[in-house]
Amino acid sequence: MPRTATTRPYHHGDLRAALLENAERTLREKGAGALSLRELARATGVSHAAPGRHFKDKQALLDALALDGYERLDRTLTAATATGPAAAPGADLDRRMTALARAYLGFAVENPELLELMFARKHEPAGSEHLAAAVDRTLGSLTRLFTDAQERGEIVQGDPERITLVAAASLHGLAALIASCALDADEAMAGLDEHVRLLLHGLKPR
Amino acid sequence: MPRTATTRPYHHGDLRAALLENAERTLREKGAGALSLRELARATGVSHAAPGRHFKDKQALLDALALDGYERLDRTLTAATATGPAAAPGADLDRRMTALARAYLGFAVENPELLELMFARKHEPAGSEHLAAAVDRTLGSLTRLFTDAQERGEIVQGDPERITLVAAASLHGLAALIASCALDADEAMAGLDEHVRLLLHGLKPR
DNA sequence: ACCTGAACACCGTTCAAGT
DNA sequence: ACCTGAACACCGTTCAAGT
Repeated sequence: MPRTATTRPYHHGDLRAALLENAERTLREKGAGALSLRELARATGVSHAAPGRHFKDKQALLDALALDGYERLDRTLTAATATGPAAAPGADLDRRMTALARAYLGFAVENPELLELMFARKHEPAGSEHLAAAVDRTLGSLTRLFTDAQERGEIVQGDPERITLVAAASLHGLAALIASCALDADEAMAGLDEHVRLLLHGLKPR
Repeated sequence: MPRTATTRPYHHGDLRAALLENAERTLREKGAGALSLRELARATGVSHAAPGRHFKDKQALLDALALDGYERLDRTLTAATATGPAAAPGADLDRRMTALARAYLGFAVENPELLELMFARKHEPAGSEHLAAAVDRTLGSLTRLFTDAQERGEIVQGDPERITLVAAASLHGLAALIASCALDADEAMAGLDEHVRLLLHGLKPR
């Protein structure tokens, strides 16, 4: 929660957090293109140079935003597989995969701009180790699901990384299409169960 | 100001084409973030206001760039299914799908920035009808492939749009992961045959 | 018709100076 | 330690004026 402006000489209580919070709102409401440090400083009631104290440059702010996004996504995915019917001992792969897909797509629908930002990282060596680690952690939920399933014989043999990639690419593709408005969000959510079924059972007739 | 000796008062032969060409090079070499109209005008040897005569604003230039990208991608995909072994009368679905996937991923690997631009369109009503049409045309190759296959009984029954979406999302997901450097391009290309196989045959054992 | 040059309102980043 | 205010070098966009 934000701190009340009790004693404030000219500085904020926790300017860094306040900047991130406002940046996230701007990102959500007006998109990444409308996010400027000066406007952000203005909205936070601080001089335009103040953000520079907390973020080396604009990219550092975007990185922090993305990192926060990964943490939220990670929590969402973990919760989806750890609670509800998908976590029941007898839950089959279809059910668990669907729960995971629903959670991921839900995040994509509710945070399209953030998701875009999270995946907009190029191979810039600048302090993006944290981000790379966050990506791996997020993929971890999916990897775990499939290695477990493989051990139970519920899934085809072969490199688990490749199998995970097929599922991840499929879900990420849906998310990307939604984020770029090439695919209607509601439509995608409505057809998600069938999508997962096709993914698991294949496009060829059995 | 240096002036060439040819007949060139102050205007270019075909400034619009020259701007697009230089913009495409900048996009490819330095990324979309480094693309500015003023710098582009400088590189093209023209005043910073000149681009405004040919493109309403920066977005219009980006739209033209994206449209050109769709046209090139469309030609690539059409060629992939219309020529080579994939076009043979006896070619099975696996082979044709692989050819299409290879063509799409190849385009993504060679034009990552352009592809990103092509899919960065939000739902802006401004003259993006051409772009929307281009997207549909591009998806057309995939749709045709699957409706044909469905008629031959090579593919599962059901809404062809949904089946196409599963394949499209999977390929687009791979492309997006490559473009954002979350996935190594060579690795993805090397595993593409297996990827298509898994997609067609399913992740569950038969 | 096509382009220029100046102007305007913005940027991100830096840095001496303030408190 | 944390922030300000001015400064610098950029932007995109517009428009009267030039050719």
